[in-house]
Amino acid sequence: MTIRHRRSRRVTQSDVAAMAGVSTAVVSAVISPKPNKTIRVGEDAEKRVRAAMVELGYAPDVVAQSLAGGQRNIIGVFTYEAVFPSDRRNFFYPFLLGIERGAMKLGQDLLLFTSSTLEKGRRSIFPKGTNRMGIADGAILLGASQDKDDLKRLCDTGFPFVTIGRREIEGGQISWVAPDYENAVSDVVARCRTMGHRAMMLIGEEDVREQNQDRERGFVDREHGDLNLFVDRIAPERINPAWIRALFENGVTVVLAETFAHAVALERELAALGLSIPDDISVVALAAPLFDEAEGERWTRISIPREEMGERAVETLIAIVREPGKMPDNIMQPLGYVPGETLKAI
Amino acid sequence: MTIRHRRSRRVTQSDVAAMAGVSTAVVSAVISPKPNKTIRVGEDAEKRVRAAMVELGYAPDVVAQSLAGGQRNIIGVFTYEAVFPSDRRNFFYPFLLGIERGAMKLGQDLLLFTSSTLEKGRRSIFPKGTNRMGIADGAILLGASQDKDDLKRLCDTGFPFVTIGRREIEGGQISWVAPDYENAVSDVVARCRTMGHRAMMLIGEEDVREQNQDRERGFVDREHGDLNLFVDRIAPERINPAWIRALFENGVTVVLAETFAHAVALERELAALGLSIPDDISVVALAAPLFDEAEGERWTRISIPREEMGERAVETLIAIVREPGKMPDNIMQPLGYVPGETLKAI
DNA sequence: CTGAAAGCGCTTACAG
DNA sequence: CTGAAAGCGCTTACAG
Repeated sequence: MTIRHRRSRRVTQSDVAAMAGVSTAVVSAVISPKPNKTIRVGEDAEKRVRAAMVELGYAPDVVAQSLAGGQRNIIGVFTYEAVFPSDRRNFFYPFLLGIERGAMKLGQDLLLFTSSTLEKGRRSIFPKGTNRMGIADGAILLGASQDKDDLKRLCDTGFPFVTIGRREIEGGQISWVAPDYENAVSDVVARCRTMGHRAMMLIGEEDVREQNQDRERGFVDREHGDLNLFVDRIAPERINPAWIRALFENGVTVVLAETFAHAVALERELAALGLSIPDDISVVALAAPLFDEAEGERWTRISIPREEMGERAVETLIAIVREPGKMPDNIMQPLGYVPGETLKAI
Repeated sequence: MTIRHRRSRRVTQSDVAAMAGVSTAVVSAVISPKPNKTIRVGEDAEKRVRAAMVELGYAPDVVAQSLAGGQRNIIGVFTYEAVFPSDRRNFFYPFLLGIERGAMKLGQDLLLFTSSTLEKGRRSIFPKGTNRMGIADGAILLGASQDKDDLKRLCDTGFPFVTIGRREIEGGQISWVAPDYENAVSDVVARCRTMGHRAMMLIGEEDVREQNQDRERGFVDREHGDLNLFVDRIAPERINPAWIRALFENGVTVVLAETFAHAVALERELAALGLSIPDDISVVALAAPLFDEAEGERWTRISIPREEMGERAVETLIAIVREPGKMPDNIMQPLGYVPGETLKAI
């Protein structure tokens, strides 16, 4: 006897079957009708079954349905950070919003893997070696994961999952929905060119991950062959007067900053030299602000439709779950361009 | 063959058992150790089992565990509104934050019932007659539920759940964690008395639910026998000059507003008469602001430790789940008092 | 200390 | 059109 039924025995399929004078297979066929079912039910029998279900207050046991091979209609959501950020202006939050909306539309419940503690700062997919994800039909992975080992291991299990953000691993293919930084940055460069800029510099994170590669690829696109392009991967705090002098000596008139931290550091150092944006130099941010949108309001920048991406991740995952033979699916999400006030024509 | 294992058969208990040279019962005992288990495992066997689990990358199938009567370590969260509010300053959000923290501490995953659409404005626990909650060990119900029928029905199933906010139904007892409005309001009245006030009025929602009863009970506490107390349940938009005149005619010097809408409406109408708070009359809000905290900053008011309540709800639920015979548990959460600027001594 | 077996409530070939 | 039976992967009395 299971714990939850101690009070009153659950009404099961066989109760309904008995009352309707049919077998449980017929009841099953009635509650979950499928296209090419091996079993067909007569009108009359179905009527009796439905009557019995109502009479007995029968509700199918989702757990049993799952075990027997039915779909669970549960999507796992794994975030490397807290799911409910105490800073509610969190960068990842809009993705969750989109995920919930997608789940609603597709009739899925959402399972948040909160059981693996955040003790050492980040969660792991395999806390103490076990993987709780199996409960769900598939999972969406969210957050700036560095953990390629985890990813590879999960990939090897054959468990369906989709990451938000491009992820590449050796010896495996991952499904993802990612911001199309490449085209977005290429587009920014083209705009700058149109505005008269001829020498540009991309500054960004020292740690080069997929998203940084994407931005850089868009930056050095062959269509920009006639431009004078520089790339410097430098920590924001290392931007100083000497660095800025070198910038001007190279004739750079616009800086593309991978992060807001870079843009802000640059502005501060410029100010120390009595210079300002965009009068002395233009700046474009190649990312959405990490926190409050308002914070980045005045910057000319790229915008990421995060809610839409969340929704798309759900759709992508469900497609994979429903068609297991399917190849990994990769979706590049087109990004927006926000004019702002920090890019000026020459 | 279930859909999700088409690629590679799932590693099961029997695989582990075979490799470790024991029966599945032993493996089961190892992965879910319980106090007075009928089956005990030798150190040696346990070591072999653990090694095999790691080797094979075994993870128990929670669905099967559930069916067989084991614990799932999944807490359902049912919200009548969207779980991820697009307005992130949502009143209910901090509860979720606390719930996540509680889940982490107790090693629980969180299942959000997002599958029942929000189409007709609110979710139902029993969408099209079925109840998906059974997947979880128990559930936390969040949001200003009016749906006593749903609640009664859920209660009758014997499924363990805890509501946030006091809920009473006929013919059943519900476990809840609720703000202790009664004591908080009684305390407010006492403070007002100390400050010289002798005539007070409680204004609030016309629809009297549990929380309104609680506030009212604290208001008319027998210890306040010597005071002149009035209660008016009136829609905020019906507060007008005539109503305010009556207020002063009754000698009322402080108004306790159940909602911020009431407080704000009152202030607006007072202003129209050239009167102000707290110079002409004092006001205390008997609730946390529904949205942004900042919005209510200046008001003298009650504060609700929402995160703490979320965490407590998880603890309460787990206690019930672990000890099924347990009586419903009711926790009154002590509230805070924020001085603000709208209450003045006479 | 450990194994063989029943059972949780479904679904799905396989027979009629 | 419908039934009997196997099986999903576990847990838990019941025997040894």
